[in-house]
Amino acid sequence: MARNGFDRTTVSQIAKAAGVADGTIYLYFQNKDDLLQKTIDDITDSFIQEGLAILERTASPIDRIRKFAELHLANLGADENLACIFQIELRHNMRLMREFSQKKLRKYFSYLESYIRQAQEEGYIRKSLTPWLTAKILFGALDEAATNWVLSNRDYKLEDMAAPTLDVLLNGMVDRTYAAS
Amino acid sequence: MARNGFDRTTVSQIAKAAGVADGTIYLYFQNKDDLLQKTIDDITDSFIQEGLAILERTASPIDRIRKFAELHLANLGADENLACIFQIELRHNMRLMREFSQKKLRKYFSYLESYIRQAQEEGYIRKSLTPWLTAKILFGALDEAATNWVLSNRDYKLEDMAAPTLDVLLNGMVDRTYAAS
Amino acid sequence: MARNGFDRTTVSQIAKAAGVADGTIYLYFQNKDDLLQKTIDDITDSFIQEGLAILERTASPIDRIRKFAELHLANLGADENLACIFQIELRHNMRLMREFSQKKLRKYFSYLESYIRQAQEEGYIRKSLTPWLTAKILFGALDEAATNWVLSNRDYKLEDMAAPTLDVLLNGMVDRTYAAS
Amino acid sequence: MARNGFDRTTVSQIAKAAGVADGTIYLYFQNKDDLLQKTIDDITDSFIQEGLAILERTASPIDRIRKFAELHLANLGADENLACIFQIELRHNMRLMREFSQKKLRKYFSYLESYIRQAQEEGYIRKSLTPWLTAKILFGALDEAATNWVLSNRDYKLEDMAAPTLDVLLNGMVDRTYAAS
DNA sequence: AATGAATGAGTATTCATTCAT
DNA sequence: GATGAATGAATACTCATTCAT
Repeated sequence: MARNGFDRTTVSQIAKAAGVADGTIYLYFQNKDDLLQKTIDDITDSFIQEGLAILERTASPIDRIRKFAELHLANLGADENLACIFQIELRHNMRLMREFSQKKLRKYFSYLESYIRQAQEEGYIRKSLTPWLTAKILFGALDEAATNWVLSNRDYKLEDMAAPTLDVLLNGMVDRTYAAS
Repeated sequence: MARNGFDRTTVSQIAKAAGVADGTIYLYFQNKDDLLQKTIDDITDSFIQEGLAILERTASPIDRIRKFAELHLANLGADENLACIFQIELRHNMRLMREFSQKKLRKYFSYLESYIRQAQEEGYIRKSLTPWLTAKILFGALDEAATNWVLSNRDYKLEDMAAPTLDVLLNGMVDRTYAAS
Repeated sequence: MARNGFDRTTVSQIAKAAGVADGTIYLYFQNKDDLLQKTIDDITDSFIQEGLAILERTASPIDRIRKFAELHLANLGADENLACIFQIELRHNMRLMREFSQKKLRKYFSYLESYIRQAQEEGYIRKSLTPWLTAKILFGALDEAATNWVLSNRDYKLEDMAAPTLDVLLNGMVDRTYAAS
Repeated sequence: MARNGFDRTTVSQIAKAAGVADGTIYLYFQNKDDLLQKTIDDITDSFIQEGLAILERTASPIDRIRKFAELHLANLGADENLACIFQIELRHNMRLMREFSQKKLRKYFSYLESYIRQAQEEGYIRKSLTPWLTAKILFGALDEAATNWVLSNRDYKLEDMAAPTLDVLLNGMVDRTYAAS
């Protein structure tokens, strides 16, 4: 389905893939859009749940941020169809995207934001940065990495992009050696 | 059109908005998809052209990067419909996105990449960073800012996001005062 | 439908005439052309089947030829809409006509040809005649009679044309009395 | 044009083939149908005119009938596109066909009918035959030959079908040797 | 609960025709 | 007379959704 896009996939195809009749879909979902939304919501929930379990065992705030990035890319990189839905389909349906942004994504997001805040409090991260904005920027960089991967021929592991991305974001682009001199 | 999405906009609506008959559309575009593609291409071309004129007058590589980010956000922020097309519609049509990525976007992108490389050569930016990857990250951060703006109620100026975004990316998130101690 | 021609009849009209919704048509036929083709094929099949049952009970080869002609004209003459489809619509769609000629019509035709051959073997018909060509000529004469009827105001029975047509074809136009003298 | 059928040929294509602009067509023809009708009429007129010149020089009524058949098939066989229009296109448009049948074709036809009548008067052809009906039958046989040729791969000369067709029609199918015994 | 046949609203595209130049 | 850009009516086909079984 992800291959052709949600719009270009018929309810019949989804039903057949699920091994049920067309009408059965409507016993569990209000309509086609609801099917996409609930599916995305479910997956996101399990991502968050599984992610939290791991992140809670990570002590250092900086490591949590690193781990968050790795998990995010690993989850998406594990299933290209899924990645396609999240990176491409989700943002097409603006209504869906808005709702998702305001519910699940916000929750997902708030964890990243809190890690940044904690890292600030513990002195690892500059206090001049707005946690929310910084989280957005980090998220955007990861998002771009994921979208690039989906649009590419996927001959590399998506999660391998986590480390270099965090290097730039944590340490910045500026050359301090030069700047110091 | 941007409000409802390209798919949900009929050719008749577009024709009426353009003040021509339905059939006239097909004198200038092969089909509905071609209409979207050519429109996006044209706009991107003019963005690049206008952008280059300004960037060429900017001496410092770091300033060029700053200016690039500002121009990118200013262009998109100037017309919310346009921003919607670029941030939402474009990436829905995967074929279109791929083509766009491989033609116009690559060109647009290569400028940013070259500015980073120049900044590296002149010592402003760490030589350990891959210009291509760094450009991707910067672009991703800007992209996220733009998408957020489109999905928001747009009660702030998009280009105002350029400065704080560049602060994080250029200087990094890490607190050096603390790190130094 | 036959009145206005197949092309000038919309699928909606056909659906309404059949008492079903437009989309229902496409559950049973691939497209509009397929509808015409399958309809023609079905009718031809039943013509052949019913015809054979009668012809098998006819002993004399000459009588079989007569009966064949009568049945052909009687079938077409029984339903002017049907006749219209066969005489007019069928031969418009060249692809359809070719396919029909090479499948159903060939079968239909081969029976007539075999009757002529049998009649030759039993001495009723001149051995110098090519069965295939003679069948074509007979068929052409019947075809013209049918087409004429369709284009006329149909104030006579089409099958009444069978006898005089066969008189000319079997006995020839030449006046033997005169020729003999 | 004959290849794809008249309906599937656009006025633009016809205009281009004629080396004029689309609109120019409408200076000489009322509409697309009128174009087909006038073209067919013109060609038929020249056929009749040229045919008459030849037939008038043919003394024997039987030979005239033979010549008529030869000319008919030779004319159609000379240009497969033309044959296609006459055998396929013409009878699709029922209105056109009716008009043609009642004007040009009737005239064309009346000549054949008159030759048969003359042949009857001079004793060559059985007086029991209706000239009109006999002409129809002869015409039908020729028509079938032409249609077959159009639908075939045309690897034989159409006019070669004239002689065997006339043999059947003039002398009949019945074996007189046998019948006499 | 499950089915899947039937529905019918919705739309991109074509092309004969017009008419200002 | 000639042009050809612009027109807009007309239609096959799809597919989300329903509901009788």
